[in-house]
Amino acid sequence: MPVLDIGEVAQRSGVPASTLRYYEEIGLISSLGRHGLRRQFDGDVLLKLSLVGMGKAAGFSLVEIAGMFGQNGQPDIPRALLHAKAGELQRQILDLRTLRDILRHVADCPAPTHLECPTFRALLKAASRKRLAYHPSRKRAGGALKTAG
Amino acid sequence: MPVLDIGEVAQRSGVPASTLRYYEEIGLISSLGRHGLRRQFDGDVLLKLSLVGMGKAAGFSLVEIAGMFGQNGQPDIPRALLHAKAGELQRQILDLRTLRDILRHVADCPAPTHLECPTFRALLKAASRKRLAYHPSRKRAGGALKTAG
DNA sequence: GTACGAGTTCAAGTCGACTTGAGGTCAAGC
DNA sequence: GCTTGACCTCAAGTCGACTTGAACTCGTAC
Repeated sequence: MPVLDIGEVAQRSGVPASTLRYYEEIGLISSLGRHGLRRQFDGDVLLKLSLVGMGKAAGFSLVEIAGMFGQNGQPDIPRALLHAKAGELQRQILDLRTLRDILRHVADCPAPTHLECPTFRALLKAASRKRLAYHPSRKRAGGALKTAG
Repeated sequence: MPVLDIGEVAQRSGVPASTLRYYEEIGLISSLGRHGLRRQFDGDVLLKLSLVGMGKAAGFSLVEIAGMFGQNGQPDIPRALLHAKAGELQRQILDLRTLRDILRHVADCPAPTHLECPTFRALLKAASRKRLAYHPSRKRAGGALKTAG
């Protein structure tokens, strides 16, 4: 794997240099060393950044994502934890499907105002009965993702 | 629909009164009026809060969610926007599926360190080629949702 | 050997979504 | 008619994830 200057990493990954520095500061990624002042990264950092991006998209915090890699920066993840995360994701996928279906129904439903549509209310009620309650916010990445180089 | 005191709404929905006040302040929900000082809500607010909860879980900001309801607090959503949101959700679901599969693979893969596993690298590469790049964080709700009363 | 541009540090600022704290008010019950 | 407890307002604080700005330092090209 080639050695990449921070600028190149930024350009190829789309992650701003300031963010790369921030990620290094919190131990999410690490640089090989410096060339003068400039950080040099192993090419693998690009894959790692993809992983980070996906983790963020999945709603994990940077700390959680960092926890998925070992202490030493190698991804060295307890299998059970991974299965647990996958399970979380699965539940989340089901939730999103429910919401998607609700949105689609509402889009096609002719009721004048959606709270008056019995189907809408039923979907909503079913959904809340199944699962949903208040949970204070956590961070997440946006829904629409850009294409990477 | 019965008229509910803020305390009752808080208790039934699991949303703290402080948050309900905040939501009213930003126009996400509205109260019928007051009994003395106390806000009184229409029972429908519970359904609306479910919807808000789902929207948050799906990664929409409170402003976006508010935008799904009309200016006057009635849910009065342009159909096209709804379809667009549903599409966003769909893409997000696919992303989460990819990540879930990656996690599952990693959990079962015998490679000593995951970045060395060719399958892992391939999955990651495919995923990033398909879609993933940097996007600064937006807010989202946690993955594991509590059951509502 | 000097200018340039891309990088550096460090502190502070921002944004969304709330929470917390201090001090005040009101309806209901005794 | 006074106490109590649940609510009120308003300002400020918090947390994660970054970004921004000022002042500085290199390696490279001329």
